[in-house]
Order: sequence, then structure tokens, then C-alpha cells
Amino acid sequence: MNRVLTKNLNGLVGEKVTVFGWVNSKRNHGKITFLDIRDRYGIVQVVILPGNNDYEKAEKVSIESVVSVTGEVVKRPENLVNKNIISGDVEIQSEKLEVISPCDKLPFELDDTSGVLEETRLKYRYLDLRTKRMKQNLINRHKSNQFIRNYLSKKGYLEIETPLLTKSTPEGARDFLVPSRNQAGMFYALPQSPQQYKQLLQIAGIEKYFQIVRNFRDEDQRGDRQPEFTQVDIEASFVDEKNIIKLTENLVLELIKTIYPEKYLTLTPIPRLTHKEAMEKYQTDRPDLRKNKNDKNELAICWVVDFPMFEKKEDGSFGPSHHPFTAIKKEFVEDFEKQDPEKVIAQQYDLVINGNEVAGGSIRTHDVAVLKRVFEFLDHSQADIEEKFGHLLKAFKFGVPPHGGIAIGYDRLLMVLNNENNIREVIPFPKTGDGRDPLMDSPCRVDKKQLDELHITTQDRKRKK
RNA sequence: GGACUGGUAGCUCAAUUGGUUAGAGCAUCUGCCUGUCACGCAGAAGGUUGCGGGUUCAAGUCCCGUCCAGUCCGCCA
Repeated sequence: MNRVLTKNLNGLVGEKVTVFGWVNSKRNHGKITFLDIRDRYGIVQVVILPGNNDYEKAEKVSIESVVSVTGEVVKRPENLVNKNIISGDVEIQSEKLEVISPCDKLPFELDDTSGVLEETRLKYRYLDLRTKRMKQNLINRHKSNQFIRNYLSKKGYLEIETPLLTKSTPEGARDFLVPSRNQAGMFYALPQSPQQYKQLLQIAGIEKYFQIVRNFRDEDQRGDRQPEFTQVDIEASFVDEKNIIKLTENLVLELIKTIYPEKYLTLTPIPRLTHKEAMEKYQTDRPDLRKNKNDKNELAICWVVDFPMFEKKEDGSFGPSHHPFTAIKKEFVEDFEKQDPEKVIAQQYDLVINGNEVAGGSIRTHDVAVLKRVFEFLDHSQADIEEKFGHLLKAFKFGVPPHGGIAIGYDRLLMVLNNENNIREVIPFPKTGDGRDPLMDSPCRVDKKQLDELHITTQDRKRKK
């Protein structure tokens, strides 16, 4: 198969080529027919004249069918050049048209899907992803992946994979559980984040870790929340708050400069607000500091730092506002138990872009004695602590370096940078608001045999569509 | 779990105060057209108005219930 891509056609005038792609549009003038053939890189116009063996085939071919066209690349006359397409200086005089795979009547038109019901788009996601907008989002995501891997590698960070079948975490979001076949009645959990693993990797002496990693949280959704989502997860040893902030800031700014050069920053250098300042001034811990919210290229980035360590729960007791391993600021460590819990500040920081929480992290407590005091303050019993965090606390007895890190909400970051207002637009195969995938039709029922092997009986519930 | 908005042709929408046979654009099909590039023109086909019930001479429209979607609140260490 000797294929020529549409993006390379301009330089091939006079040559006989074969292009492969989808029929983007068809214009039949009775005695002359034009087909626009689209491949991943662009579009080329194919001319079919009467007398051509395939004239009737060209008249009949449906939009979005897969075809190949062989013919000579011809320069277009000056007045017929089309600057809107990549091969607009030339066109192909078809000698042979082959319909490789015809396309049925489409469920929606692909030129503009902005008004199409999202469930319909998701049901036919493979068609939705053919659109320029979605394709561009995928390309940008790929480029960003490459950039981040490169950037962090150059800084000495190792990309290390952590398990997806792991242990249910006691606090935080609801877990997705995976039943164990070998251990009757036992369950794995999908990770809400690789938090404990990345801390263990610091004890392992890795010093600098990163991973572009999937996380799972079984909570109700929002436009900026999915049950599975991707984080750029980072953790490093012998660092303080400023090191992590600087690293993240430079990474994000370089990423924007390289892959989204049309974007500009309103606030430079990136300001750092304390949590208290943000709440007092903007009544939110993720303020949108843009000057003109209609300017799609404006980015207002800021840090929110000095988060409170604890927050009051509904029953009046206190829980960790981030997680229990977050380090308390030095000036509060000595006797935080005796102070107003809501005034105890943690070494915790969030990156906010245009009102979106795009990253969050903290320095962790490496002092086992302090950790124990935090757990006791949070009213965990000794047995409780041992069961939930024993493995981590044990590891902390074998030489734990001071460490800290951050996790970038990657889908949210890409959502902002791609001018989308929903993370589903930057995720190739997302779930709907109630956690379904209309394309694969998941979740779904499974055979009784499968359940039996997993030692599971189910309660009958009313069946959702 | 709660609030709000919505559900009418394959897709996007319209339908006045409850009143004739529920319309339009695009897509589809048929015909015409040799330079268009989202081609154009003419025509055809396409509807259980999400579903169930109620009020009324009459319901897409009002009422009740229910299902679904989106957004937000709760939730998201």
C-alpha cells in the first residue's frame, strides 16, 4: 500500500498518488463531481469527470465512507485555490475510486456537534472523535503527555507505575471495589490516588517520582469530575513547599508556552494567596482572577497556600481537610492539640487556573510521633490506626526522608487549555453524569457463574436503562 | 439524596392565550445542473410530541406520577 497523506500533496504536482480516507463531503454537479477526502491530517479535493469509470460510484458514495482514490495531483488554477484546506493549492484528478467501507446514515452531522445531545455523541463516540474539535483535543493531550514526560525526566523524575488493584482506603471518597476470587469475601479497591505508594517510593529512595495515572472515585459527578480521571502525580524527597510549587509552576508554564502558545497570562509572576486571604477577598478557595472572562486565551493562574489542617465535620468533630499525612506548619506542630483546630495551618497548596482547582499537594509529615498525635487528635483508636495505616507507619520506621508532592488534575488542566467547559471533551471515552458508558453500555449485569466464582450474591434492584 | 432547566422528525429547533392536517433548516431518497469547496435548484419521505394517568368539546401546550439528560448543592481525605 503506497499511501500519500493529504498534508504532503502540495509538493507532488504531476505525480500519480493514492490517498486513503473518509468522504468528508460530496458535491455533484451533474457532469462533474467533487469529493473531499479527509485523513487525520487534512482534506483534499478529488475531481471526477464524466466518462470516468467510477463516475456513478462517486455519485452514490455516502458521506463518511472509507475510500481510496488514485489519480494525478494537479495544480489548481489561481482563482480556485482553497486556503481553508491543507492541500488547497492542488486537487486530485481521479482515475480510480474504490469504496473500501461504506457508511450508513449518520446519527448526527459531524461538521458541528456542539448542539448534539451529549448522550448521543457518547453513544457514537467513534464518530464524535472524527470531528476536528475532538481530534484536536486528542492531539493536544498527546503532545502534553509527551511534554510532561520529557520535562520531568530531564529534571530527574522517574516514571513509576503503581498498582490499580490495591487496598480500600479508610477516608476520603467512596472506593470502587473489585472482588477477589482467590480470597472469598475479600476486595481490592481501585486507587483514589497513588498517595501511599508514592510515599513508599520515597522511603524506597527513589527521591523523585512521577506518573500520569488514572484515579478512581465513586462519587456523584460534575462537569469537572469523572469516576475515573487522570492525574500527573508527583512526589519528591528533601523538598519544601517552595520547591514543589516552583517545579509545578515551571512545568505548567512551559507546557502552556510550548503547546498552547496562543495563551497569555494575566498575572505574572504567579501570585500566592493564603487560604485565609482567598476566602476573605473572594469567598472561595479557587478564585477566578481573569480580567476578561470572554477572552478565551487569557489565563489567570494563582496559588492558594496555607490551607487549614482540619475542618469541622457535620457531627462537630474534626477531620483532615486534605489528608492526615499533610504536614502541619512548623509553628503549629508543637502543640496543635491545644489550639483552635480551625486555625492550625498545613503545608498545603493548590494551583488555580481561571477558577478551576488544577493541582493540589502538600508536604507530608515524616515524623512518626507527630503522625500518631494527628491520628489520635482525629480520634482514631490504636487498633484503628494499626489496621488502616500500619503498613505505612511501619515503613516510616526504616528511614523516611522528608518529602512532599502534588497531583495535577490533568483532565481539568486540559479542559481549560483547550477552551472546553467540561472535562468529558478532553477524555476520549468518558462516562455520563450517572457513571454509564453509553457506547459500551457499562456497567452491566454479569453471569451468575461469574458472580459465584467471586462469592457474590446481588440484591435485585430496579434496573436502570 | 435535594434544587433548577430541559425531553417535539436521524440531528438542531419552532408551534401565539389550550383550538385547522404539529412546521423549518440540515441529513436521507428522487430528479436537474461541468468548477464547486458546508455547491445550488425542484420534489419526496420522515412524528405514539420520553412514558403512564387526569382535566377539557378540544392537550405538544394545563395538572399528577414516572423515566431520562444537563447544571448546581450535598458528596469529592
